[in-house]
Amino acid sequence: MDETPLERERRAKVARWRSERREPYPWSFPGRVPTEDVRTRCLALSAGQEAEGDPVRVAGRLHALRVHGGTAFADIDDLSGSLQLILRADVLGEGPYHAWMGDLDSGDLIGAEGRPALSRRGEPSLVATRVELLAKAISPPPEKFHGLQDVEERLRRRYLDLLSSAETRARFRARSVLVRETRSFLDEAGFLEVETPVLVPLAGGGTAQPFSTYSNYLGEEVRLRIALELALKRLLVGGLERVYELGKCFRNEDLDVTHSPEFTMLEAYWAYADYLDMKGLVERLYARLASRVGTLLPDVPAAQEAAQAFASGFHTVDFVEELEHRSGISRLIERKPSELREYARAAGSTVPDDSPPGVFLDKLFEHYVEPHLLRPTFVLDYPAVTTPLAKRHRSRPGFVERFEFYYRGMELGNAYTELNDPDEQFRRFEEQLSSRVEDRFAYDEDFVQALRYGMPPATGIGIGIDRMVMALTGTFSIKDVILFPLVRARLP
RNA sequence: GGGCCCGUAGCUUAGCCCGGUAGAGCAGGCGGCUCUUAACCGCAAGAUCAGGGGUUCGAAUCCCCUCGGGCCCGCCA
Repeated sequence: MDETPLERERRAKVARWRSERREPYPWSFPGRVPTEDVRTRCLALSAGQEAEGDPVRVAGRLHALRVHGGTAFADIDDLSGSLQLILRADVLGEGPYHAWMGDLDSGDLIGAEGRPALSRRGEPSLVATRVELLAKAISPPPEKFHGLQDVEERLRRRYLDLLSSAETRARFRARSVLVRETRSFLDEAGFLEVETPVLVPLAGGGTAQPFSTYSNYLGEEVRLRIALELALKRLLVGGLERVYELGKCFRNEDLDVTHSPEFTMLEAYWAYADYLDMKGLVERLYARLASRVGTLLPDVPAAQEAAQAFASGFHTVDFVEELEHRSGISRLIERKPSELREYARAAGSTVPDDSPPGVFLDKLFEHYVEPHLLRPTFVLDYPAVTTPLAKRHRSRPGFVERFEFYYRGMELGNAYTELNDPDEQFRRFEEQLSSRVEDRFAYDEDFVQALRYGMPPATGIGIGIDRMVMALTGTFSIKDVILFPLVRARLP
């Protein structure tokens, strides 16, 4: 690996330390507290005052060093935030102080021991009585003020993005907390978290293109799952009643601002309940997540906006009513497929002429309605032609019991009262198999067999976790909520 | 699949239209400075201008190709 002159300079410092029998990469730094603790203790102090009592130990990455002759101000970052260390020649000793000024570089991981103090200018600080190098940084960090601007570098080398951006750290921390809250919420609601296979002989539950690989043991091709649905419904047949899985699914499709080939899906299935029960569950889940994000990201306006929006509840619209209202097209349900096709063409869609009529309705909805679904909104009761796998509506002929929900024009999830009639399921699989446009549909014969044993009436939902995090953290690209998004390998 | 845009020092960038030996800030080196916080002041150093080819006396700049990336549209879901 090529070294820059800067890196050679830093490596020389490591060599010098070693020659002096000092360790540039020590083993631990016991007794350290988060810098947050120091900031908290500083609240009780007045400017220029130093706290009494035992010294405390903090550790973090050095990101700025301002040297004023015999006093230096060193800013360190840890996960809890940033803290200024005050290093003084008269406290550390002239010799050690000047040695540290020569040895320290931004990016180094250091530890310090000392007393909390407010600087004369009122900055929460730690007056260091002792400094330790915990790991020498050979490569310099990104520029301190602008940070890492290159989008490609941010994605390919996320560690640089994280170490130079407190905002990025806060966003991914928020993601972890939101996922944990989601799990707690479902656990408390009596759902059982399960793990089903990622490697499957047949990638069912949708018509996305799967990734393929090969099992040496089986001597067969296997695929990566595209959805969790069919495995989880089998568990309902098996009597697990309330189950969910939160895990990776894979679709061999394009990556754009709302799609990633590898993404995190939550699916939950709830026996003896229907889609309106699920609607209530979603609303409660999002209210809880909103209250968490409000305190997690106090400095992110879009996150605060999302927190408020979800806290005040969802708005509900009817699929057909809303589409007729927005498009100005009346009596949509009575229209012939050819008419729907013409309307879809007029809206700019280029889907094939022989697509099922539901496809045209979907295109019209995408074009006329989705951009307007800015507030958290449930879209309720879809025409049956748009949705092959939901149960028919109990009181509205030609419709199914289904809702999707949206925020800022982005689809966040999709729920049904699930189809559990095995013969009906078989017919719909057959239809999909015979449809020219869905030639990559995988027929899972054993799933129909499972339904023959009886699946309880149930509701189910799929929620894209990446999009959920985007919505709640006010992020506009899915790549900004995935730590290591898929990128092309760099040729040597 | 179609269109638009970007790639200059470790990082952030100016220069590109209108061709004439690449200019700065941060970081790093040396010197100064005991309350700064994008610290400051002085000195010196650092660049196959993404890669390849072409036009030209001369290319970071104009043209073509390749690589990597971003955005929009379409498709997919």
